[in-house]
Amino acid sequence: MPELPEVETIARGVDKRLRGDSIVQAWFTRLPQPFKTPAARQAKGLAGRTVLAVHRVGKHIVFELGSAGSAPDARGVDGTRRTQESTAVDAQWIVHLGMTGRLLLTTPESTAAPHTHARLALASGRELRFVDPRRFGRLEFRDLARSAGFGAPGQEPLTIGKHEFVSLFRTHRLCIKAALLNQALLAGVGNIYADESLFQAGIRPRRRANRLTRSELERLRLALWQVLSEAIRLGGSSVSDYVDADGARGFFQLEHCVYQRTGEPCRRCQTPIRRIVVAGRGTHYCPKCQR
DNA sequence: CATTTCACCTGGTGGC
DNA sequence: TGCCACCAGGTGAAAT
Repeated sequence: MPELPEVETIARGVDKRLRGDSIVQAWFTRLPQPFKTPAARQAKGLAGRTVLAVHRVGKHIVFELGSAGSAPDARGVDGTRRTQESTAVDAQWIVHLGMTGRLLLTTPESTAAPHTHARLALASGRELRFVDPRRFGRLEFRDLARSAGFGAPGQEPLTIGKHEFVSLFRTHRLCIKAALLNQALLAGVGNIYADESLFQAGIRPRRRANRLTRSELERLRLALWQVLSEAIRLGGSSVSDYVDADGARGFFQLEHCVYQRTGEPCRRCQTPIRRIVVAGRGTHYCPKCQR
């Protein structure tokens, strides 16, 4: 289940491998589910465009695209200098992996995995494929001449400041766990890292967001930063033929403290980890460490 | 308007 | 061994 650290890892991998390459042609399945933009429009928009950069916004992977002939910025590898590139960017391809989405980089000859919904033939001779069995993923194409660039509604948990973080939750009565999962508030936090950061901060998932003290919220902000940063660090391992997707490598070996450890002893105090349902999702916490 | 619930999907699991 | 109910969860629409 790709959340912020996984999507960050994948986006970095795609950027490293695809930057400067061009899309010769694109095919899409007829299924309506994975497409926010009609498949035909995506195929037409992608064809002939160059990949200038790829980066993460919330849980989305954003491909910055230029029209044929526009030279990619060959100087920076880190993608931080966006102003130079942005002049050439005239379209975006936005990929959301949902629960089971994967991006695979293969040769055109290799047989397509089941549930392959999109195939992008690249000028380099490779092929980028979008595979998603459960079809919770979403694909969108934006022509920047006609619509605004993609922006997540929520704030980035890795860069949000102390004061902003406090004011985010002050006005919300819902459970803090549900608030963390709300992408309109914070972009990128999913079930795993919500549970893990609440444990790290010593806060029970059912606490009302607007009842948390200033210092508790600051503990939570720092816990989120710690957990997400560490997960990104562990997910940084590279992969040979596919762009890291489902947690089989790196981050999945992250030592979870509570997530899916129901009944197992807390790593800190040995109390059995408890499982409840909050906002319709499995929620794990230590009844002693979290108050 | 804020909050909660549910449908969308398929593969894996555990019970019988 | 096979079958089936059930669970997993990100998101957005529908309900409360």
